This record gives sequence, structure tokens and C-alpha cells, in this order.
Amino acid sequence: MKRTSYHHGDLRATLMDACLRLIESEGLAAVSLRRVAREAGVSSGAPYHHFADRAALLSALSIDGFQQLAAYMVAARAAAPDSLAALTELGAAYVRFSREHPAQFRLMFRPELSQPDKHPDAAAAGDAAFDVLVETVAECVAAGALPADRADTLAVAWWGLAHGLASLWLDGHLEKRSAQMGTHAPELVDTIMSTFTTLITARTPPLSSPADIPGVGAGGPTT
Amino acid sequence: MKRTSYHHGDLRATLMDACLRLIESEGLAAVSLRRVAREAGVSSGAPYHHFADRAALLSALSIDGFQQLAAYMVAARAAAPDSLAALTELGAAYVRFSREHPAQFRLMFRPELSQPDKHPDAAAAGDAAFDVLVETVAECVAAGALPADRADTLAVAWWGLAHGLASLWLDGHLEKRSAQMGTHAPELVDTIMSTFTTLITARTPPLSSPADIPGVGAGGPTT
DNA sequence: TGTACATCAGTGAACGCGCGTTCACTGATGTAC
DNA sequence: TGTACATCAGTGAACGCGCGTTCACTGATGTAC
Repeated sequence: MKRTSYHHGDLRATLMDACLRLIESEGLAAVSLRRVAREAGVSSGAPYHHFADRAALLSALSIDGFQQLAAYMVAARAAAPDSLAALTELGAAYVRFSREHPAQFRLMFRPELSQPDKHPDAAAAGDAAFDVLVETVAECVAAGALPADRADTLAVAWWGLAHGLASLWLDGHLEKRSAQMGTHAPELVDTIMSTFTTLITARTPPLSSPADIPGVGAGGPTT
Repeated sequence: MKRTSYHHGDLRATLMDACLRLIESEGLAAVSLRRVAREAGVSSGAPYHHFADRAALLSALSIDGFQQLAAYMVAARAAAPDSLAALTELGAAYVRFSREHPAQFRLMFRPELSQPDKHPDAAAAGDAAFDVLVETVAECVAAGALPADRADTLAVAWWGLAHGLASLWLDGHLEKRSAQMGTHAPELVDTIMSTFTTLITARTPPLSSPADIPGVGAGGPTT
């Protein structure tokens, strides 16, 4: 972190980076503005030229995190061949984001730190991510692959499952359980996700209309 | 918090209580040993007669939380008419615990605060709670209501869903989404839980041979 | 029952520490002419 | 191109604060005889 010139160049980005690295290596409890400045190789007053206060730095990171999450989800949906497959990919993308940006993920769901009420941008970015999920569910409904009356519920259930798995995994619980089960966390999550999608698509229509399900393919439920 | 006698009587319990109330009213960031002592109406050195240090207090609360959670789950299973119904009740009990003990729930899943590595009791209590879920799934398998090869997976999925919904709800996300959807968080959670149980029980048996699954292949989300 | 004494569970002052934030300053950079 | 000057983005010392923890102390309680 040695600089040759007096001016830094892009201290704002450097501070955000240093903060994330610090969270990842020593946890959220280790984060203070002074410490972040030190990690960035800069005096303790320097950050105030880029962030109004400590909360502003954490907020900026949280907003950035939500925007990245939304980007992950948009990309996942775009890459999927159809809306049903997109649903699976969205869950996977959510968990993948939490794996690839653990510090940001934690920060995003620590409202007392990122203060979303003071920074509506974070909420907006969060909405954008959730909207991708809602839209995808709506597409599934439009395609006849999901029943309309449960669409909203399924979107939230999907979010809950992905969020729960991501959270447990980050805290080490999934590694522990999967070791007990003789498997590994990544496979476990994949299995859960695909099982869930299969369950939803194969079974929910009969709950609202007993007719056959278009788009799911031949050789459906054999029971 | 005025005492009449010099001795307190049960300062240990009072401190734990004060700490929980503080977390609930001002958040985890407000918790310091001095502050907790102040809330309990006691000098800042007094807690050290009952807890080795700050971490010990938080640890004790976390352990107590896991034990209570396990008790919730044991009671839920005991009250259910059969093992399949128990599964639904377990998820509901998990979420109910998080609603009735929000401060403890947050603490339990903040490993950097409760330091489970230094206090194996917390891990043991957590295991006990998870074991209730695993046993119930095993009972479902024994009763022929669930396929054996997916039992473990379903237990983790169930935990993930309950944990995700509880976490999102505590952070206010569920209230927000359910308001957008014209419903309320409690009903939303109930619907999701019962839908999930229905899906699992109605559909999983045919899944035991993955080759039969149409559409979403056996390979899972990983291309 | 009374007394001596050990133990328990408080007090409150003190310690050193790192924190968030401010501020007068200064070196580097950009711009007008 | 050179110079004067405004602005930007650092420095580092300083502030007051609450923190975790320690410690000599003291009042209350329990016990032995």
C-alpha cells in the first residue's frame, strides 16, 4: 500500500476495497474508519474527503453489493434457456453471490450498519434484485408453468430458501452438516435447489388446476 | 432497577435479561458490558463476578437461545399427530422462536460475537436442535412418507427455508414484500411452510430415481 | 442466642486503548492568461 | 512555455468519549461454636 505521490489517485475505491478485505479477514467487528484508513495506507482523516462518516462508507458498500447482486441475477436470467430454468439459476446466482462476496453479503443484511433508511439507494438496489425474481416468476406464470395464485408466494419462498442457505453456509453451518452427511456444501446446495425447482414445477399446478402441465414435458408425475 | 439491599440476588439472570432488552431496543451495536451493567442498575465492575468477560455474557445468551430453540422444536414435534405434520410444525416453531426471541436469534447467528469455538456448549445446543429435525425426517422415512435417499437433503432444505424466512422477517424484508403483495408476513410464512410440506410429501417419492425427472435434469444447476 | 470470622457480591476509581471526527496545515494538480 | 493562483486531497496532531478490565475496598450474608 505504498504510494509514491502525495495524492492517491482513487482513494474512494481503495477504501471500499480495504474495508471488504478487512471484513473478510477479521470480521465486521474489526471494521473502524481508522483501521480501514490504515489498511489503505492513508492517514485517519483522509477518508473524510470521500465519505461523510463511517456509516457512509458501509452504506456505499451495501449499495454496491445490492447492485452487484442484481447484476448477478439479471445475468443468470439472461443466460437461462427459459423462464423455468431461469428460476433455478436465480437461486444459484444468489448463493453464488454470497460465496464470491461474503463481506458485502453480510453487510447488506446488517441494517444497523448500512442504515438503509438514511440511504434509500440501498433499498432501491435491493428492490431491483427482488424484481428480477418476481418478473421471472411472472414469466413462468405467463408460460403456464406455474399457477398464478401462488406466484408471489413462490417468489418469497425462493428468496427465503436461497437466503437461508447462503446465510447458513457463510456461518459455517452448511459445511458442518454436509460433512456429517458425507457430502460437501456445494453439492448439497445444488441438490436442494434443483429438487426445489422440480417440486415446484412438477407439483404446484395440480394444486390449482388438475389439468396437465404444459411445458414440463412428457413422462411427468408417475404416481 | 433500584435495589434496596446491597446484594442483588440474581444479578447473572438480570444481566442476561438487560442485555436482551438492550439488543431489542437499540440493536447489537449498543451492547457493551458497561452499558448492560448500567441498564441492570449496577456498577461497571459487577458483571465480572458472574461472567469472565464480555464474550462470556454473549456466549451464555447464545447457548441459552439454542437450548430454548431446541425446546421449541421438541415441543412442536411432540404436539404433532404424526411425523409428517411434525415437519411442518418444526418449521413453524423455528420461525416462531425467531419472532419471540429476536435478540437471541440474532446473537445465535453472529458467530464472531458468541464465539462458539471457545464455548462448545453452544454448538452442542445447536446440534440438539438440528437433531430434532433430522430425527423427524428419519421418522417420515421410516413411515414411508419420504424417500430415504433425500432425507438429509430435505432436512437441510427445511432448515434453510425456515432460517431464511426468519432472517428476512427480522430485518423487515418480509413485511415490506408482503405489504407489496397485499398480505401480511405471518400469513405469507404460513402459506409458504404448508405449501412446502405439501410439495415434499406429495412429490418426492418419484424422485428417488433421478432419471425419471423431466425438464430439470438430474445434473442440477451446474452446467 | 451471641459472637467471631470467612466468604460472597457489590462499589467506584483508575488504567490504557482505539475510536470518530475536526482542523489547520501542506503538497500536488489544474487552469487562466 | 511560464507563472500565478485556486482547488483538490492528503497529513498528523488533537479533542473528548466510552470501552473492557482491574483492583483495593466494603457491606451483607452464612457458618462454627
